[in-house]
Amino acid sequence: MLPVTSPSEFQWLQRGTQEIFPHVPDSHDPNEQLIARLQQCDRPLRIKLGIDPTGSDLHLGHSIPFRKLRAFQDAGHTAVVIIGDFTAQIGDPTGKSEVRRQLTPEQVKLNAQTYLDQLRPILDFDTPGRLEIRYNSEWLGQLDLKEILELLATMTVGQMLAKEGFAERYKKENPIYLHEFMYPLMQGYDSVAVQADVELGGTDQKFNLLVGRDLQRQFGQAPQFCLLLPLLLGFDGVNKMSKSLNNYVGLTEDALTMYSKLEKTPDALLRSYFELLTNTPLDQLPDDPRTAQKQLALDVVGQYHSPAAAQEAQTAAQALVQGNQASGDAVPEFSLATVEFPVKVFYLLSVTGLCKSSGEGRRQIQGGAVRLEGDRITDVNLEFATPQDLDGKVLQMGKKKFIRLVP
RNA sequence: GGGUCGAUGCCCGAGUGGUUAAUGGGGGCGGACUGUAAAUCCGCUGGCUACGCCUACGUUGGUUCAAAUCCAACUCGGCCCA
Repeated sequence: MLPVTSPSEFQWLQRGTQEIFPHVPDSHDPNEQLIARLQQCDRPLRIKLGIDPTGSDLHLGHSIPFRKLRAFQDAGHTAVVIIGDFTAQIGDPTGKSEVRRQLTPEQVKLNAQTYLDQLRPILDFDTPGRLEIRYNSEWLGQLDLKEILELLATMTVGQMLAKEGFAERYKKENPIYLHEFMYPLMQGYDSVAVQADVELGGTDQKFNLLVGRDLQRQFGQAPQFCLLLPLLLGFDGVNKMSKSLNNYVGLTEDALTMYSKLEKTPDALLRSYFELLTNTPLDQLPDDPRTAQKQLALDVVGQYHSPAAAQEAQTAAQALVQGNQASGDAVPEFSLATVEFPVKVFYLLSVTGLCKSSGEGRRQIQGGAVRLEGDRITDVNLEFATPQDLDGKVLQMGKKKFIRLVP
């Protein structure tokens, strides 16, 4: 037997990890203990992480398992990223209270590519042997009805209904379609197809990852380890980060947007954000929450842009907040060339995109949110006769939105 | 296949013939306060360059001076029976 490495060597594995199973802490059997397996393996392990190309934008919540995947890569293992191009057409029912719409193959393909681009800052794409990208249509598209029935025969309706999402929907008398039952089975079959040693996933994926183990056993393979990662809370501090709740930080957002969102991280979330989104040692976090917020924002923005860009974003954010809009090369410009004069201010708010509609513009003026060159506008029907009256002036909506009017 | 109930604004959810974009909550946006936050308080929350005009309560027709509210068919869904 190989000499036992000190557990501290596996801190990268434990950091931000919610649960690993199977996990028999006292065991030295590498099939029951991931650390034992990692110590004793004589080849790079195959670490599976699947992603459904259902939307085109990833956010920091998605980055959590990928960061863990990167840690495995750095430890010398092989990341197997599975693009669920086939499963995306079904839609993962996990955590959904309703059916997802099905995507066309074209949409799926497009989404897959943008996903990979967004993952570039996180994963090691360059070191040979560290990354494998597979599309699950490769094997799922080949299954015939007989094989599908065999897969279906491994699970009971009771087992499926025990799954959180289904149980809820069933209880609420919401529709559950039969094809949705295929989803966990297909994801599990992915593990068989790529011969995964370990699969990563969010805690909401527990059921699906377990199915992988069952199916691997069914197909005569050693069942994979499953490593569950916590779901990142969004910056509202209550719900998990998600696009639909609009509490997310997108991976492709520009440095300034990203920075301004992150520097507002609720105090209660700071520690977990540091743990999950950075490599900062947790015993070295600043005591002052405001300092910590800034450090966090700087670190994360630096990862997805560059440290220099992060620094710039910090300066810009500071200027913006101090109402120092005059310092603005950062202030976007809007040309009045296409606007017909005389023009009312609420209409202007709408065409510049500062407000969603002219009605909203009107309401925002009444609410005291609109300023021109720093002076609050109070007259809803205020209008300007000629472009010269507005030339070069800065129109402001709320605290954060500015636009400079140019000819 | 039969029976039965349901479909309301971003979401949930009142309203069941008659001023009025339609109670309330959530969310969102804005204002005050502040640490750029949280908590709290206040305002707004269909569209239109607007003292007015449109479009809205699953779809399409109908009854009526008048309908989200009544009727019919249709679409989608829940439950029960087969």
